[in-house]
This record gives sequence, structure tokens and C-alpha cells, in this order.
Amino acid sequence: MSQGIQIGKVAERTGLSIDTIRFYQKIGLVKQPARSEGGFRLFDDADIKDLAFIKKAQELGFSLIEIKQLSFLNQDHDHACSQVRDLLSNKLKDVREKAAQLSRLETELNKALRQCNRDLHSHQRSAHGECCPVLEALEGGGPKPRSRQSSQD
Amino acid sequence: MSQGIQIGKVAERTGLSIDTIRFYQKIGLVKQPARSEGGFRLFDDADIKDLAFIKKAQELGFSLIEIKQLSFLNQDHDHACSQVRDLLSNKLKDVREKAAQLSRLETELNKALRQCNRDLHSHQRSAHGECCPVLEALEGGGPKPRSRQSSQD
DNA sequence: ATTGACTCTGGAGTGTACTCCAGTGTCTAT
DNA sequence: ATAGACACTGGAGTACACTCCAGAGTCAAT
Repeated sequence: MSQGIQIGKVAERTGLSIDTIRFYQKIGLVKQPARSEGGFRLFDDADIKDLAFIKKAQELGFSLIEIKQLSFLNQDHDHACSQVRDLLSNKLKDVREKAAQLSRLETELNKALRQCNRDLHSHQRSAHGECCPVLEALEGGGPKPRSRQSSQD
Repeated sequence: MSQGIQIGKVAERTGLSIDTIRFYQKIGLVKQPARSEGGFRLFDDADIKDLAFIKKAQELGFSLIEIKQLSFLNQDHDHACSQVRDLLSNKLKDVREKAAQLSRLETELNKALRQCNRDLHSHQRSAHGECCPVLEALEGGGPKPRSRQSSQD
């Protein structure tokens, strides 16, 4: 009886790992799905939508706890109260601030990028090759985090 | 000899903790500052600017590793190369995507908030008081993360 | 020289968000 | 009935970004 989608397929469709989905259920971020007789989780489209929402919100920098609050937007709530309204308006304020700061950062990045391109043009034929002092500093400049990532982004 | 600012003052001015500043140095995110004869760290205004930059970038959702790369923007780089340009343009793309998604989320939040306000108006005098089913679901609905925060945001 | 506020180091601990694993069970097809 | 793919649980481990601590030293003022 396959009245639902198994976790493997859900993982594929949402881009989340199987473990992550189970983890979200364990901490109560998403509701416990239906189960097969043998105990397999059986998801429906709404569950997948919820998981997709979580993934999106997370990419926007919200923590799981914040997402738990946000996720009520995704449900149809026929009622509301002042606490919920406050929660929403706080969240909205956060989002606006984040957006404003991002747009400032965008400007800065753009400026830096144009500078970079100008420099590339004027130095193109010099002895630089594929190397530059900024990158060299990144590679070997002083103590580094003991991470295992070498140089590429 | 106080040819520099001690870590306590720096912490005050940047809003970072003393431990955090030391941590950033330990992992090489900021350069080792000058030291007094006795070994006290002595910071200057440029150091403080760097730390403030890190704080800002972090609030925008960048990881410390990403910030380590971004921080080269803050330094005056007389040279540039294609790798650095690529890093910048990738970051810019990320930022733009994030901003676009945030603005979509803002719209959704706004809509939900207006709905909430409408509901509040029409139900104001009903038996709801300061309580609503959405909040109740938040409080007691199924398993929760074992967090210690109760209800407020 | 002593006091008190401040700082030093190395290392352990915390919270968040996964990620991996072993041992076991389920499902579907043959 | 058996095989092979998939799923189950609980618990341990990992990565990131701190945060706390003990024991010791520094600095400026008295």
C-alpha cells in the first residue's frame, strides 16, 4: 500500500537529506507524517510544501526556531490574536532590515567588482598571470582556521 | 605605554565580546595586533574597523570563512585578478538572490499581518481575550525542540 | 610593595544544525 | 521463501561559532 511518498523520494524532491527530514520531525519542526503498517513514513504534497518552505526560509538566514514561528504563515489560520500579530510584525521588521543591509552590501560589492575589473584591464598584460597578491594573502597570510578546505570557493 | 586600545575597550566599541575578538584572532580572521611589553593586545582604529566589518557581514548571514574572503574588500588592494573578481561576482549573485527572496517574503509577511489585523478587528469583542488557536498550537502542538524559550519572541 | 582592575593562555563546554552508523525491520518482486 | 532496496531507531559524532574558566601575569595608582 503506497498511499503516500516515502522519505527517499521526499528527500530527492526537496533537496533535503533523509536524516534532515527525520531530524525536523524529531524536533517538532514539521508534523509527524502518516505511517505505513510497517512503520514507514508516508508524506503527501502538503508535507513536501512545508519542507520546501523550511529550506527556503533557512537559505534566507532564519534559524529553525524562527522558521517554526514563520511556518504558521504557511498554514491557513482563521483566527489571529495580538501576540501573533506582534510576532509577524517583528519578523517583518527583521526582514526589512536584512533586505536594506543586503542592498547596501550589494552596492559595496558592485563597487569592489568594478574596481577589480578596472585593475584587471590595466594590468592584463603585466607579469601577473593567474595570480594576485590578494589571493596569496588568502592562502598563506598568517594563521588560518584549521579547516581542510584549500583554496577554491 | 598605551600606544593602542586594550581589548576591553575594543569589545565595548565593537559590541563583540573579548572572547570573540580573541577567537577571531586565533582562527586568523583578523591579524594579530600589536602587543604591549607585557603581552597585552593593543588595537588601533583600523583593527576596530575590521572587527566592525566582520560583525556587520555576519549579521547579513555570512559565515566566518566567507567573511575571511570578503574582508579583502575592506583592505585596499592595488591589484586584482580573475579569481578575486569571480569570488566577488559570485558573492554578489548570492546577495541579489537573497535580497529578491527576502522581498518576496516581506510581501507574504505583510499580507499575513494585514489579515491578522483584520481578524483582530472583527473578533475584538468576542471571547478570545489574549489567546488564539495559532498560539496554542505553537505552545503545545506536538513534540517540540528541547529549547528553554517559552513563548515570547 | 601592594591593590584592584584588567589581560593572558589553553582547554573544556555550549547551542545549533545536522550527519553518520549499527543493528534491525519492511516492502516488492521473483 | 528469499533477495535486494529501502526504511526504522537511538545514539554518537561533526562543524561552526562562540563562551566560560582557572590559574597566572600586567598595569596604573597609591
